[in-house]
Amino acid sequence: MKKERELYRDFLKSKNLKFTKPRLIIMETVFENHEHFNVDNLYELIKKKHKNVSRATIYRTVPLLVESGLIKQSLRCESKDIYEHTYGHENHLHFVCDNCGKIIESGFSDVAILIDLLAKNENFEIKEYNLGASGLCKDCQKKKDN
Amino acid sequence: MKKERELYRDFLKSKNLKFTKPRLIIMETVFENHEHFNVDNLYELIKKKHKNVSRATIYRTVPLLVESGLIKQSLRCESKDIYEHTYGHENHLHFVCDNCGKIIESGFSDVAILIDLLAKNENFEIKEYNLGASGLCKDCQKKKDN
DNA sequence: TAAGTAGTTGAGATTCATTCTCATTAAAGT
DNA sequence: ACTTTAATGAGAATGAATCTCAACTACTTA
Repeated sequence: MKKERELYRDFLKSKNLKFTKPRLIIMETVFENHEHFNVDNLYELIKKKHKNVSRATIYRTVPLLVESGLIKQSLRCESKDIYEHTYGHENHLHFVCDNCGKIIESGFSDVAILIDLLAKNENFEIKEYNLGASGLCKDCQKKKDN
Repeated sequence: MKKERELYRDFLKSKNLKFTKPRLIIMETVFENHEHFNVDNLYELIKKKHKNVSRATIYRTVPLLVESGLIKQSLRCESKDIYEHTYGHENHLHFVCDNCGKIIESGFSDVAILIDLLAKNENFEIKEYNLGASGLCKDCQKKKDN
């Protein structure tokens, strides 16, 4: 968290942006709490801590966190953008259950090698992988079998 | 196209849905024209053909085409859902250029094998792959180099 | 550490994709 | 044709994300 905070501050400075209280609160809440989140989650979490930050500010700050490389936009659920930590987290892919919405993460070192090859063929320079599949998780397969 | 039409009609029948003129026009336009499209594109294309179908009906029909397996939702661009044909098209992955928005397709037979393995480990039953990466296409790399 | 300056915030208005409502219309079976 | 039941069009409604602008605050310099 200390590391994240420093990276964030450096990033802001490099862009001539200010290290403000709302920006700090948002960043701390993002890293205190969980893996996947959306702006709504975040807003509620911050409110619970009796800190007040407006939704607008969260919407303005999340893209900064993305640009700084600390988080990334990973999926969309219920028509909302979902974000996740990237700093200190291995690349992984998502299996998303169509039935219950569960998100299962799985490593993908070998997959990345193959994708890199394909990208090379196209002279495409990858910034970010976006890998996953949708279907049915273990539990929901059982439910559907009835 | 004949095949698509039949599959579509069978699908509708199996669901006790009617094979109506708007549904036919939408389906034909989808398959006459292009790979990736959004509801707006589709609406404009249909209007150009002097056929009239309301946006609401397109929004209602696209999910039917998805459910029937003829198309799938593949990406989001400019805050809009993007769809693509699936019937008669190999699985592929998308390289999306962050700079110019170009979508490059590339086959992924080997990647799929790996992903299938990972899914098996999690007892996850894959319905649809969702594979790609974002970054810079060949042309935009050059532009940025200046 | 006071003052200046330039970016930031909150609140609410706004936008825009998508969904919903409901009166009217059209398929499909008999 | 007749009847039933779903589908359509038009516009209203929803809701996530963005924008506006007056009030505020972080950083810089003296």
